[in-house]
Amino acid sequence: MTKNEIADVLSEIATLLELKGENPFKVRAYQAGSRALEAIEESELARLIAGEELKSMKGIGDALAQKITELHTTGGLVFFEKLKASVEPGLVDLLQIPGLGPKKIRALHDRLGIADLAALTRACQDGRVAELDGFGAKTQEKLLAGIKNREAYGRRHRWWDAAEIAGPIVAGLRQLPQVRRAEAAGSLRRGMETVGDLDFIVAATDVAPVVGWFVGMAGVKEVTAQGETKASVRFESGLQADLRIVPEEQFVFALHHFTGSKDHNVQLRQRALARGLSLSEWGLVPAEGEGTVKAKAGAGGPRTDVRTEAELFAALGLRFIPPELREGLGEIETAEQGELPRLIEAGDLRGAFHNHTTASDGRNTLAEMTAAAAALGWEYLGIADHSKSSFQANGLSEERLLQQVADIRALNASRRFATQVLAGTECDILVDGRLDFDDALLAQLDYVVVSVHSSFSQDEAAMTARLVRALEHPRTTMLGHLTGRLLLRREGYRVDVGRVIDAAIANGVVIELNANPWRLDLDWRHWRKAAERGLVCAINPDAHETEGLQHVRAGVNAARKGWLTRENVMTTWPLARVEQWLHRRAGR
DNA sequence: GCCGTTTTCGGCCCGACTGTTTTCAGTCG
Repeated sequence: MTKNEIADVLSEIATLLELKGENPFKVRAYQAGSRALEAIEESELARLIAGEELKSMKGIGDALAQKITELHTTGGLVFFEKLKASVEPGLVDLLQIPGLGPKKIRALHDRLGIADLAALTRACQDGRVAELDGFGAKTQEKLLAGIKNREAYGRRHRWWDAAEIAGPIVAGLRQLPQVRRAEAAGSLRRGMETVGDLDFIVAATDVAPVVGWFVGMAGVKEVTAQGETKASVRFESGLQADLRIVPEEQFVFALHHFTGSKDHNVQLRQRALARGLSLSEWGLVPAEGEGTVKAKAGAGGPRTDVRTEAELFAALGLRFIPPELREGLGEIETAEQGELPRLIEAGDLRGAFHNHTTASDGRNTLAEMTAAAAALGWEYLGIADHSKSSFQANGLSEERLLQQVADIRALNASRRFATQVLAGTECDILVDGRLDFDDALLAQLDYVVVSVHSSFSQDEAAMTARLVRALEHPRTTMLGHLTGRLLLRREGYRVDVGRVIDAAIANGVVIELNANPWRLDLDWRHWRKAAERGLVCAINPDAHETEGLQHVRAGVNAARKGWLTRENVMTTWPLARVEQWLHRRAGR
C-alpha cells in the first residue's frame, strides 16, 4: 500500500472508533498518525519501515507502527477488517447528514435502534427522534431536511466524477470496429459544474454489437432500456448513461441537439427558420411543409455537406460556438457578429497560486508538489498553506510560515526543479475582516490569498463588509473561494457577490476561480460581466495533494463557460509578467 | 493511542454556533 492509502485506512479507523464511542483521544491519535504519515515522502516511509524506525516519528507509537507496517507489507490489516465488521455499515452513511456526529448517531442507535438512513427517516417522521434527550423538534426537522437534500443532491453528479466515467466509455466506443464517430454530449460536454446523466452519441455501421458492448460495460448495475437505436444503463453510483446510435450523416445534428442547452437549441432553430431552414436532431432541411419529418423519413434528407458542427453553424451564418458557451446567453448574437472570444485552453496555463503542502492540511510535501508542477510543465507554483486561525487545517504559526518561506527560497536556489516556487499564504479573513497575520509578516511573502473559513452564518451585510475590508488590505493579492460553496453538499455563505467584485476591481485584487471540482467558486455565471469590467481571474486548483493539480482542467471549463480568454486569467501569464505584477502591487 | 517524565500514569484540547437546556453538549471547519 502507498502512504496515502495507509493514511486513508488510519483515518477510517478513527471514524469507526468514533462511531463506537471510543476514547476521543484514541480517535485523535489515529487521525494524528494519519496526518503524520501524509507528511513524509513515499521513499522515506519505505526506509523507516525497513529500518524499524517508524516510532521515531512524532505521533507514531508501538501500536500504529505495527499497523502501518502490516498495511505496507501485506496490503491489509486484520484489526481494521474486524473493526469494520463490528460497525453497522449504515451508520457511516449517517455521518453525511449535517448536524449528525458520532455522539448523536450513537444515541439514535442505542436508544432507537436506528442503523441506517431509512430507519432514521421513519423515526423522524414518527416524531420519535424529538422525544430523545438532547434532541428536539428543531433537530428532527433539520435531520429530515438534511436527508431530503441528500436525496436531491444524489440525483446529480459533479462534472469531474462524471467525466472520469465518461472518458473511458467514449474511448471504448471508438475502439469498436462498427463505430465511425462517438462523442459524449449533454451538460458534460458543455462543462456544467454538475451533470444529471451522461449522453453518448455514436455513428455506427452496425447497431447490435455497439449496444451489446454498452450494456455489458463494467460497473453497470441495471439496464433500464435496450432497443434498436438506444440503450440506457445505470451505474453503481446511481449515474445514468444513455446511448444513441444514428446514421453517420445524422451524427453532427444529433451531437449538436443532445449537447444543448435547450435554450441554445431553441434560439438556433428560430434562426434557422428565419433563414428558411428547419433544424432538428435529424438534420437541416428547407422549412417548407413538414421538413423535419421528411428528413427523418429520408425524403430530401439532411444536408449532406454538413459533416462537422463548424459546418452546421456556418450553414446558419455563424462562427463555431464552443459547447461551453451554448447556454442561450447571447452566444448566437455574438457569433453572428464574429465577436466570440478566443477562449482560454488548458494548455495556456503556466502555474497556480493556491496550493497546500503537508505543512498545513496537504498530503504531499513542498518538494513533491513542486515536482508534480514541474511534470506539468508549469513555470511557477504558488504555495498558500493555511494561516494560524485555521486550527482544524493545521494552520501555520508565524514561525512555521517564516520557516516555510526560507525552505521555499532554499529550494528555488538549489535549482532542483525547473518550476519556480512562490511563497504565499491562504490567510484567514477573521470575523471582522481583519487578516490573520500582521503586515510585517505578509510583506515577506510573494503574495497573499485571503479566504473565509469561519463564521459562515453571518448575515449578508456583515459577510459582505468582512470580505470588502479584507480586499482593501494593501497586502491582499487575491480572494480565495468567494462563496465557500461545496457543490451538491453545501450552499455558499450569504454575500453580495456584486459588491465584492466591485471592491476587488477598485483595489486591484484578483479573484480566484477555485478549480476544485467540489467548489468551482466563483461561479462561471459571474465571470463574463466581471472580466469585461476589468476583473482579473486566477485559476487555482486548491490542491491538497499532487493529483489535485490536475483539477485546473475543471477550472478551465468553468472559465470557458464564463467567456474568459487567456488575457483575463493571470495563471496563463508567464512567470516574468507575474513577478512584475506582484512586485508592482507590493510596492504601492 | 501517544507522549513525557516530578519514570508508567495523567494529560492530550481551537473557538463559533446551534439547539438543547437552565449551564452545556455536540457539531463543524
